Amino acid sequence: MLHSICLASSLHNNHFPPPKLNNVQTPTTTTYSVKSHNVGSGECRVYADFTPAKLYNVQTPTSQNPNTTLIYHFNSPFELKQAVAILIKTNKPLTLLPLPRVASICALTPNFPLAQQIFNYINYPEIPLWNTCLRNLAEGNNVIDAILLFHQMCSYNVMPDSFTCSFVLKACVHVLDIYYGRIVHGYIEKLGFQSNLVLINALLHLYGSCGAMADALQLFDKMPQRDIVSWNIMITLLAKKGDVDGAFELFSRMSERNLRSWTAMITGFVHCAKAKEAIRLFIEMEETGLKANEVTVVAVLAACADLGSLEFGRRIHEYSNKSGFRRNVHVCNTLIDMYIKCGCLEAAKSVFEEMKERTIVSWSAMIQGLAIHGQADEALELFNEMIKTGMKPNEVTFLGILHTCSHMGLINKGREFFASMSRDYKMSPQIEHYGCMVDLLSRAGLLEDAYELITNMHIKPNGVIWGSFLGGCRIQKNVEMAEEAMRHLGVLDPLNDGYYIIMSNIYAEAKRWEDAARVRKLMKDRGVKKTPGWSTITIAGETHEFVAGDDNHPQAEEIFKRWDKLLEQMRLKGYVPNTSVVLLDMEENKKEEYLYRHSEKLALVFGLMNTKSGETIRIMKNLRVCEDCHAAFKVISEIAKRDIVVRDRNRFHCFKDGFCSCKDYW
DNA sequence: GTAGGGTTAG
Repeated sequence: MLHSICLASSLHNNHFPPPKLNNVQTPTTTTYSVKSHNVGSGECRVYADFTPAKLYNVQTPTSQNPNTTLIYHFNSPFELKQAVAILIKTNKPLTLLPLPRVASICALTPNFPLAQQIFNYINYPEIPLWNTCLRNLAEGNNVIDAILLFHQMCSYNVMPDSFTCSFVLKACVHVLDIYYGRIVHGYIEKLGFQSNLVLINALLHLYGSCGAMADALQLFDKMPQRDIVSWNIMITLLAKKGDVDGAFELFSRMSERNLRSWTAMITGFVHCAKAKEAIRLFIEMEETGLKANEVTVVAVLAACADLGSLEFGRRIHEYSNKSGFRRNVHVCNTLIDMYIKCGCLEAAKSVFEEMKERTIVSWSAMIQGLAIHGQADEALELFNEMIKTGMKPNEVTFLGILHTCSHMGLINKGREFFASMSRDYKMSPQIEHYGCMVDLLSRAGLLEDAYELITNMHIKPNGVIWGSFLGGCRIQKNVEMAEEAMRHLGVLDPLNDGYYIIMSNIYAEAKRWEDAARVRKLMKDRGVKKTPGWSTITIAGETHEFVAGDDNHPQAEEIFKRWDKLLEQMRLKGYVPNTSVVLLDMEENKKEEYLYRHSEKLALVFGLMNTKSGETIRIMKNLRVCEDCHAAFKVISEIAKRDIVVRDRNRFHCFKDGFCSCKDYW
């Protein structure tokens, strides 16, 4: 696509050397159309308040000094246009313009054809001039123009130098253009720059980023010498591709590492969902005496967020403040995310409040955070506040706001935001936005509407869409609609255990045991294994993991005893076990026992036994919390006078005085 | 006159 644009745009004007100015007809009106058979066209209009005297000061050519110079410093493409127009009007050559200045201004203009045209008046630009222009284009928002300019250079047979190659490669990385990257690679070989590590490293970066990992690896392998940057690039590329083992192997083989090497590897672990390894590596890095910078801090905080490890996150926060990173936007945004994912909404809020400058990421993270903590009103308020500051929402912001609506069952608001996205902000909804809407509608009981939305989507629905719909069917106890969803899921995501479990659950709740068993058999036949549920609780820096029915824990017996005592008190408060969540067909009392050994209950009792009275208990779970545990936790929060914060796969539940922050809608 | 690598919200 890009190549055809480049070629098409460059065809209209590729004469080199460019024509001399005196070939150009100069009209006498105030609008100067620069038009000739070989120059291309453009319009230079002189505005009334710009007089030649104001704009430039041209020394009169004398016999001692035959070359005139323009000493006016224009600062924008607009002013450059004025200068050009005046030069044309006064019949002076455009070569009077200070060339480096023209190059950088040209690079700023979004109207590149005109820039090119001005550029073309300059006879035989020296290579640094091309390069400066390329650099400015590559660094600004005109990356495609940089590549276009390079294309033009090639068509003029201007020989690039190593700087040219470097700038073009940078532009290529920006737009993931491997085509021109390979052309530059050709020049690098032809011009003998193979030992220029800056260039070869840039090529590694480009190939890897464009998904040509084989090329990157081949190039890396045959490099006669590599520097630390080469290794760091390869580590980043491999980890981004998901090959965290390959990345770590390279990291281990490095004879010398700098802070960026460590940061790249820590980030790589986080990217590959290995947060524990990331933190371990960070500690190892600290032991070598290296001091983390902002980027490292961001990586480690992301790991804390994944693990929900508040203690370590707080420690990093302190370190970050001590190191003077308080005002770094990336750090603050990641802190917000970390505190949210560790269940400390208040701490997230205070980081947000203290920020002097906020980006769309800060706002979106905070809105999403309020949503998953069930604070819909505040999330919507924050959205409005954001709009008032003039910040424009993006796709992620809308995802957060739609999440808010779906978590709280705000049907009309959700519909309004969904419509507003495309109507007011000209954003076309992504599959994730549809996912939120399907979730919102189906959970609110509007299965027909959800179904209609799915069938009218402009994108092909994926497993997540039908999965949301299936989830809604379970809440609505609609077996037929669920079966329809399963028909799609059987094709779209046949190996995902969650869907079989939900379907089996739906049958079980309808007491259709044979059907439930049939689904479980189907699951088995297809080799799909149920993800075991686990819950963790961290006490004094140590994380304890529980799985359902766990009797291997050293304190198992005590936990069971304590539970039995607690159960008596719970029954007095009206707790009745909800055995319908057990999808197996077994005797009622067996079901109860099964229910009482859910991992989050074990973790909670363990927490009650091992923390001081009044202390908040924080539990993390890999699946969604079940209805019975939810009811039980409400009662326990009242009996034990404890705040209990549970992070499940989708959101937080904060139990306090017999109530949950989700208001029982989740 | 001009070059390189690691970062945030879903």
